[in-house]
Amino acid sequence: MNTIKVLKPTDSELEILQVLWIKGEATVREVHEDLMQTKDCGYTTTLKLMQIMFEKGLVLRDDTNRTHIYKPNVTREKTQKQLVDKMVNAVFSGSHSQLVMQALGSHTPSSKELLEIQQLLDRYKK
Amino acid sequence: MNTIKVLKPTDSELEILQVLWIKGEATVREVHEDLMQTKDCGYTTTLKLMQIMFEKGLVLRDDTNRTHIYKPNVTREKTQKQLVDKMVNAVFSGSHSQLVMQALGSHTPSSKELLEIQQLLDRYKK
DNA sequence: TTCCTTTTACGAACATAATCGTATATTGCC
DNA sequence: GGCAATATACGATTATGTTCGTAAAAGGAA
Repeated sequence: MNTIKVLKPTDSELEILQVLWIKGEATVREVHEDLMQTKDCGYTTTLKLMQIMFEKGLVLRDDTNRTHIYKPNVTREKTQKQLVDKMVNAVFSGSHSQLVMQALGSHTPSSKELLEIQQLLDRYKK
Repeated sequence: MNTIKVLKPTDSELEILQVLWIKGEATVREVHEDLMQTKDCGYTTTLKLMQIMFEKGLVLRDDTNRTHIYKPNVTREKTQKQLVDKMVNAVFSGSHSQLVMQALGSHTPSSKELLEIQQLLDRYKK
């Protein structure tokens, strides 16, 4: 059977994906420099993590040149949905709107955000 | 320094907390029976997890009787907020409303849910 | 060419989580 | 009392994630 395995990025992997999602593609060096702003670890640590992510299929890489270039192989949206669904089951008893309430309640949205959310709500109301 | 350590429950610990939050308090046996509906593991596994959670301070326990009684020592709300904040930073670049959009977008809310969310929105609009 | 820098590859160490087997203690029942 | 059932305690094992040290290969500059 060719069962598609669910790819669940770890915390460290998510940090790297964040960078790749924003940059589109990047070398290990670029990702590492970026991560160093918030985290402190050696270069080979970042390298190893990205190699593992490649083995897992979380990223693609172009190794035609010596300096490999990495790209995300999972979309930000899919990953968001996957993690949201997991969290909803884990601590919101499966209720998405409970999560919405919590997220809205613990953070005052800007008027632009209010508008976006309102528009989405209006679509459901019809 | 008496720094308060942030308690980050693991996935298995969250499953147990779910049960305790609903029941209010429970024995290992009760929690185990409950978990068995969705998960398959031995009794001592559940026991060990709950013992570790006690050491971490995630739960309280009354051991005056032979059969210990466990209670959550973290509220559901605090845990929800903690996990939501972490996720928002990890995959939503810190944008709470992005999370709201994602949660709303991937799941059609009931009319009751719509109403609740609308009321919350209205409060912010003023 | 020779040397220094950069890059990848890879194994080892360490931490944490999850699972279970076994030992020990307590309880209730015959 | 003696036995079976049930509880806790605890060590061992396994799996996974994270970090790093070191070696080897590739490139560039003197």
